[in-house]
Amino acid sequence: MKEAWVSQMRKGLVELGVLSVLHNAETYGYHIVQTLALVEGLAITESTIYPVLARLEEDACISVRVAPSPNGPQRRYYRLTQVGRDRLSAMAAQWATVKASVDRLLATPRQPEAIS
Amino acid sequence: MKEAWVSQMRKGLVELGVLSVLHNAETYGYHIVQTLALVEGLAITESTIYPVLARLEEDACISVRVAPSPNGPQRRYYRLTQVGRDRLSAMAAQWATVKASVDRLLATPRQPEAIS
DNA sequence: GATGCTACCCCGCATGGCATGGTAGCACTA
DNA sequence: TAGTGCTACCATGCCATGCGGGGTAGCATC
Repeated sequence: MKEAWVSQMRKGLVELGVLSVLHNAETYGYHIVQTLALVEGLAITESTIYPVLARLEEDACISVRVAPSPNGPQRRYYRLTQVGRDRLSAMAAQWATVKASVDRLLATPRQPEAIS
Repeated sequence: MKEAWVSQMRKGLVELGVLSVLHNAETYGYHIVQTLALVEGLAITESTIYPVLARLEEDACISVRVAPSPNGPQRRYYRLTQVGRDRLSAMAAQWATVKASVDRLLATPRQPEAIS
């Protein structure tokens, strides 16, 4: 398996990714997995997506619509609510802040050694 | 308290931040807290830093040197080992990948609605 | 001797990613 | 018509991590 910190680094970003995907289009869990599988560093499994969607629905960030699938069980299509759009905005802002900070830290040149 | 997802988004990035600070200069836990307190979105408490340092030391990413403080108990100065530098490089690379992916996702324009 | 900063640490909780395993619908084919 | 395989959903349980709360001890100042 991959190193554990890879997963840890992703925490929170998965939710941001899912909200972002749902912002772009209404879709369902299984399809989100396939979509994010193509996004390097954000690939997730079904074990991850369904709890995320359940949480987001519980928080009223997304609403659901059930529709039949031509290839299998019914699909649960999700779309962002206003709460979800607000959450996405907030997370995107936080993301921008953290991103800038981390990048600044990584770019900081080595300091001269302190004495003792 | 702040929303929980703010902490979640930080998971893993704290370790990257600490490694980055230690890459810049040898220093001790309490000082890292003060340093990161000035970095927007990466502020952590002592409850966070000491477990992180203990983990990094256990993983041989950092080595420790004890030295007296003029203002209080002994300080434990940490510096990166080669393992730590490798870890920092790996995490920085992963960070760059994830960052690019998230930014690309956030920039993706809204797709036309699928039918049914 | 009380307050306050410095500097370290432990315990316990909540959160969230993820492995594992399960169910069920549909299509194809041997 | 049984088997295989993809689709699509879900529950359970583990583990790592951030962090609140609390503790100890050194030193300085008033």
